[in-house]
Amino acid sequence: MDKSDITFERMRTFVRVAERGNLSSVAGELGIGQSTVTRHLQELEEAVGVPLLSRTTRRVTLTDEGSRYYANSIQILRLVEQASDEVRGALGAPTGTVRISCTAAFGVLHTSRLLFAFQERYPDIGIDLSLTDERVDLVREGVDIALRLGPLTDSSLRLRALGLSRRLLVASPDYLAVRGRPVVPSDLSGHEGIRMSNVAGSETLALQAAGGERHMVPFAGRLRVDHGLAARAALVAGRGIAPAHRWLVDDLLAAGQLETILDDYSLPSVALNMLIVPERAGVARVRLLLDFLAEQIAGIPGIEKSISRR
Amino acid sequence: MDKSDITFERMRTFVRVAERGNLSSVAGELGIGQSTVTRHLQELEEAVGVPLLSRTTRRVTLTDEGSRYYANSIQILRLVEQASDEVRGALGAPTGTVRISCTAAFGVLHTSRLLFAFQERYPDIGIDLSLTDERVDLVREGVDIALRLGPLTDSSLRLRALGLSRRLLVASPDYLAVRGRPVVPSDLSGHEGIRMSNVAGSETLALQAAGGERHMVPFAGRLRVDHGLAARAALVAGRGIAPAHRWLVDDLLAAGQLETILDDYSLPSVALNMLIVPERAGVARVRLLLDFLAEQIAGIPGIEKSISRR
DNA sequence: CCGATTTATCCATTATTTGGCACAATCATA
DNA sequence: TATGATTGTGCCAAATAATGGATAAATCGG
Repeated sequence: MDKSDITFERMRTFVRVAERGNLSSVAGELGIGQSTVTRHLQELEEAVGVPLLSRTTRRVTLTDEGSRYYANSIQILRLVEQASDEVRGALGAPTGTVRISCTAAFGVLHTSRLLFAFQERYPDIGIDLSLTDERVDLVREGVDIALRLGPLTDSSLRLRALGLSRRLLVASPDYLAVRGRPVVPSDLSGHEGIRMSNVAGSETLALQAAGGERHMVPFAGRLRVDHGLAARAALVAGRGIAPAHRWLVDDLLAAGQLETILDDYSLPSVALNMLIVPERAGVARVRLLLDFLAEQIAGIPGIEKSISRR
Repeated sequence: MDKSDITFERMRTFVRVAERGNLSSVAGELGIGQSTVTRHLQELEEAVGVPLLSRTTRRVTLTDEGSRYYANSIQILRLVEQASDEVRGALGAPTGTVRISCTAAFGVLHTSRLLFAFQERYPDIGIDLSLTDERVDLVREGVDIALRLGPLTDSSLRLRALGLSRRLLVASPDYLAVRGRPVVPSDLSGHEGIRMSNVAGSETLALQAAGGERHMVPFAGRLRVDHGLAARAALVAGRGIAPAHRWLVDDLLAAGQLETILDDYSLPSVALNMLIVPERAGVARVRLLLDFLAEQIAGIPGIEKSISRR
């Protein structure tokens, strides 16, 4: 291979340097000489034809071109790994890294904890967790598994139903003390609703009585947030009433910081699903985590078995 | 780098071998020894952990895993190239390969010819032409430029309007001799229409009289094809009447093999657009071809300037 | 303005890669 | 069926490239 040619190895060191902003520490990390790191970068830059890093003795930063090249390099290196994964399938030992995307609030409250437990059991499997409520293109982002609440629009992805997430109307005791406790659905109209801006149709609540009658009640309020944990904080702070997933507030209910209201009525549950890129479903470590999560999540309070056709 | 590590070079030789099905010719092509090719393949297979090629002395074929790995390798190598392109921008000399996707019939009749002329002028620029009427994901397929007719659904792509493609009602003289020549739109109802199965709304023709009145006439027939050239062949064979892009039949009209009918009425024109992946628009060779095509296509009979806001 | 820290350069050493050649396997043809 | 041409593989000495420690140069904070 030519002295100035693009190589995975050079690319890899470039990526590490870009991430750490420091050559010598990368040398240590990769177990190579520090002069080698310098040369790798020089050779890569020569091959690309553009300076990628602006280096001073104190700091190494990406140039504009460098940061674009970095983004592409990341993707390329991931693809290289995934290409091997795909043909290796379940043959290989369960090592490597699983990338998982999860809705933010659920991830903070539950998935992260489960992942720690998973790593306890399988220390050799790396985990790369990305918490966001945005719909991501799994393939493009290199994500193996995604946990999503609600209806799914994605096609071409394998799906595993984890169950239905029970929702409850909750508020803090202080709030209820001040504003009164609703006893019939229509009482809600005078109350302060905390709504989610990224959930469609949050202006109306569909309450179902124990008998079966449906009550559609308007749901208004001055606070609207786009993050479940913000809603949680608002609830604790007594800012209003919210329809909350039970997993979001279960600990607060147990601790008495929140109370459920209108217990005789129920809110529609929301499906909790796991999305898997079909090509990645065969990889040993992915399957392992898949099964682990499915099993563990079923045990979270408020997640009910759905009538699923598996 | 470890002896058994995945390398661009090994990957590249693997790809070439997979494509040619032969080690020694690849050795010649890449200017390396045959034994080197053998070793590269062995090392790659060892690194991946799966046999990729089944080799006999007479033939080298991809295993199942190999062909999947091949597809990924192609993509990776393309991304590596594109990563450099992106940061190099227009700085680099116009070399390399441009990938272009084009609707099938237009590609056969016009684009290919234009591309030959382009290569005449820029011999160092390689061209990779893919003819299909399916909508392709430009980014995923690594396509730089796409030529498409009709309305566009794609977002996030830069667009360059090339003009409006004039359409005409045509049929062969024999057909018209046997079945009669329509003189008013309603005459079409008794005729045999050749329709395109991949064009929506091909069951109705919207004819506009010179005066301005619109005539919606049903358009039926026993033959439906999914390829413009098949329609063209059917027209020549006297199988019926079709609304054809002028560029599809211009030569046949000039040669007298087809005739236009209902000349006092016009069919809605269809927009002809060039789609460009924004990240690729800065690359020297892509811009060169972009401008060349835009200029040349404007000269094709039946392509009229649209009222474009550029 | 100095000192500590970090990157670049140089060069002898080490490791790896290379390709020619002989050999083995395969297929076409007589 | 025998034979020859073609093709992939294994082996080895030679060539090539990669490596890292020591040194020099540069930078920034105080």
